[in-house]
Amino acid sequence: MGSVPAELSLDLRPTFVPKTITDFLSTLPSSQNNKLSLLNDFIARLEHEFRKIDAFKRELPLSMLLLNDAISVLKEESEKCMSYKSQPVLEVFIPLKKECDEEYEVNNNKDKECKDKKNWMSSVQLWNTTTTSTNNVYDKKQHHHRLVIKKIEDERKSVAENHFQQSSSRNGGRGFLPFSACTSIPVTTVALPQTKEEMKESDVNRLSLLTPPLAVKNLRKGCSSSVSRTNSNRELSSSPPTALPSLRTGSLQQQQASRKQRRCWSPELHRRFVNALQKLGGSQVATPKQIRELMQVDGLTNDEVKSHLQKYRLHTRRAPSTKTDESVVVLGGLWMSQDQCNGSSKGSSSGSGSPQSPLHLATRSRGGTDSMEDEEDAKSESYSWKSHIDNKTGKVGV
DNA sequence: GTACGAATAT
DNA sequence: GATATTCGTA
Repeated sequence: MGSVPAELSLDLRPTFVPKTITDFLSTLPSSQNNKLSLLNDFIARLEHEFRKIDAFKRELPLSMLLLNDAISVLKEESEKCMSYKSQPVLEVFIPLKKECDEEYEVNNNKDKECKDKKNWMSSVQLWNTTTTSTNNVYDKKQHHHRLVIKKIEDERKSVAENHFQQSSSRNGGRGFLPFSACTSIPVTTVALPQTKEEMKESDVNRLSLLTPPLAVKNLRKGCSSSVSRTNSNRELSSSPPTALPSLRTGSLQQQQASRKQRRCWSPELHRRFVNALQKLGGSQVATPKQIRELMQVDGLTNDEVKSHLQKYRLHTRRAPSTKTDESVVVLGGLWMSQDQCNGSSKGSSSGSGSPQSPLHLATRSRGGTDSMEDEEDAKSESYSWKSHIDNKTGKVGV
């Protein structure tokens, strides 16, 4: 009955907490035995705490660091102490032991072996020192501590490695191909030319989509941005595709390398595209070549335009139909909204560059044939084809 | 040979 | 879903 609960007798016993490790070290008794025991005890406490906050290492990285540091220092001290203690006999062997330790830090598999050696150490201490059984206890404790320390060190190492890997993967991973990848979107969108013609003539016109080095091909999976091939690149891209099937089956890399860099249709580019379409009388009449010429974009190929046109037609065809049959009519093969039929002209792509502004009414009068395609240009990065139409049918009717 | 549109691949 | 490539045709 008189026994005290375990937690009180051990864990909760008053523990001395120095302000600093240095303080702690300075308070150590001169007696090697006592010193060692105190050291080990303190180390144990530190380790205990270390394990506790290990769960929060992300939140408490600094605490981890401090603890880690403290443990290292005390460990060092403890080892010094031990060596000192057994100096007469062990002096010669200490280096060996250290080597052993180091080795094991590198190679965890040998922990057992190391443990054995440590046991051997303890036995040495046993006969070397005149201490009593308490020493024995401490020795065992020491071994245990050492093992724990090793374990913790390993953990810390792995933690550090993890952190490193995480951070590096964060940077290197696809997740972060940030802005730079798509930065080439022309800022000119803001230019706000007065009229379409003006815009056309202006320098804004020349979207120069210069090609990056071939090395960039590796990145092609991502948004290659508006980077495109230059003339030279075009040549490059045109020839490889002719590779024989046997070659093409070669490696995936080869295939990818032979594949064109993905054209990123930036809003600005799309706007130009739509502009050209309007001038040519609509997506149904305009041909890729004409469009490309009108667009005046360096490096833009017919194929790209063709492909984009295909998609454009798909969308413009599909979107209105789903919406309302009445709001769309077919004129000369062109899908148009009734509004447009009525002659309203929305200068959507007036180049205002501000897709959201309903003001396009004012701008341009495209001869009567404003095909629906004039639909707004690129709304934002993802010009939504459908929204264009909605916009048009919905708001132009003023 | 070129341009196109549709289909298909990536 | 977006873009590239291929294929049949005019």
